Amino acid sequence: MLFDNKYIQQRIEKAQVLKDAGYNPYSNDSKRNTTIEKFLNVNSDIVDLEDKRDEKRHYIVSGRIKFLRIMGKASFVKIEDESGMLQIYVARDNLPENFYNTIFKKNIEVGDIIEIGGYPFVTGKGELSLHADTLKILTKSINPLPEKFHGITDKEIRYRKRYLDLIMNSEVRKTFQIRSRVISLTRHFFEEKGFLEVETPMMHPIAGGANAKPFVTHHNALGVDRYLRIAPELYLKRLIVGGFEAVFEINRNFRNEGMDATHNPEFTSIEFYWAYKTYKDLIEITKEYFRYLFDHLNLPTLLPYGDMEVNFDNFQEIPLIESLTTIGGVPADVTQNKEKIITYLKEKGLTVKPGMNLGQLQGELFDEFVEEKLIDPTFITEYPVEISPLARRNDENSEITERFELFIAGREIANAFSELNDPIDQLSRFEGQMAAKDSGDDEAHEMDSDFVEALSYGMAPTAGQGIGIDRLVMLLTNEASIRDVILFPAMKPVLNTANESEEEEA
RNA sequence: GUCUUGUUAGCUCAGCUGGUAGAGCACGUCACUUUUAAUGAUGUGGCCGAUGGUUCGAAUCCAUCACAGGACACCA
Repeated sequence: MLFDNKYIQQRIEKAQVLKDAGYNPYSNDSKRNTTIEKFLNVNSDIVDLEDKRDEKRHYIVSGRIKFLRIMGKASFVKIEDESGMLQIYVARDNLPENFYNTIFKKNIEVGDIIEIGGYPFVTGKGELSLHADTLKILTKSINPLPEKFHGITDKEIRYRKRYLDLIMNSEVRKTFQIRSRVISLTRHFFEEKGFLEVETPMMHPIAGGANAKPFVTHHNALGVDRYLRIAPELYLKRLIVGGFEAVFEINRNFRNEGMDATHNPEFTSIEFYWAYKTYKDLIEITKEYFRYLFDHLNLPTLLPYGDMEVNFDNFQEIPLIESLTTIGGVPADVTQNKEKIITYLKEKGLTVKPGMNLGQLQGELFDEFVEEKLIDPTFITEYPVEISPLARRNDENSEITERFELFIAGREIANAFSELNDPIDQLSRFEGQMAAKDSGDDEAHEMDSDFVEALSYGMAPTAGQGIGIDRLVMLLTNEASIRDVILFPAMKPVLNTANESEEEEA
């Protein structure tokens, strides 16, 4: 049973006592007229007054009881609202006859949400507090809160019951406030640049725009399967074909793949597309974007992350092949030769999947020997065409694309390129991906002939970029796990025996 | 998917080479009108994640399963 715990029973009884005494334990008659933060700011002068109080001021605050110290005929209560924590001084003789002894002391406890009216004063220990003359229960909490000192540390409970995590760990609220700020600032940054925010489908007939396994769902009315989108890219580019010249979308993508510290099945990204620009312009706007974020978030450009220190004043730019040698330490003569790469990888004790082409092998070298060493922000440019099915070829060297990925703290943060707008080339790239799929690469890109048809009407030269918002927030908040920047991260359902028998009956 | 560590009271954790369950907080009762994780006294509280096995006897040993953390693999 949900409420058979004896502590819960006890508190349900207290709620009933309150009700019987005429105090609604779930009242919505709130008269709050200030927040705790405002109260503390407005009354910061009290400490300078002679008797350290001003009985002419009167405020009504509300919040959840976090600490309760009853000392006979007077008590100290710490309540918390979204803005902060405030100490309340509650004395028997300042409240209605019997209220303190029979109602407050017996039936109000830690976890309850109460409303208090009173005047500001500073205690002997120097803490600005509220001297209560009214006290009302707003919401009775019938489930006891976790321990007040250690709080809740069990990660499983913190993720499954995020509300408890938020109640107990105020720094968690801060993380998600920063996340909200980042998204808001991102939106403003691109709007100020003249980008139009758009919404494109979350359910796709063909899962395109990335190499990943999709989630499948079914649309009954049309009798067709749909794929939760793995990326919005192909729809945003259709909008460029249609004549929008700068668009962006901040939204969720879904990938049916493994979960770990940097992967959640649903994650948030911004993708933006900018006509008449190239990936070189994207490098510049990306630097500007980071400056904008750091300015508005008041972050130091030397930012700690784990045991690293990232210098956001030190953006580097290096072609992928060059990075293999200068950063990865792979001999230059190896990096351009398929057999030599395979031999090299095997020498290093790595298993090489058969049938990989040169570009894929170069990507492999990068993942193995370079990626984790890129601490300060680094644009890795000129990706092999084989692993860039949607990117424009370089005019001088058709084997590489006009593309970069941005790495920070050993992790990919952004992916960008001058878009491929040659419909014939796009068609043959898709065909190459189909061939890869046939030979066993189940994450090769799907053929999307509708998209090719869109390109055939002509898409202006365009540059486009995607930035992983979750990973960006991880960086800015120094969180090690993506689950700590997603309010409700994906978790396996817990099956208890009761649930199992229900399922059998159904 | 693999390896590894964990799962004991509402929460945070002890529990030795197997002998039948412990603390702190919380909660109940009592005292206390300036406390800061308030304090002092006292009491209640457990199918030791689930299922099987070994054993006279299992929280403890073994196996399987579930969930979680970490690492690796896969993956943008």
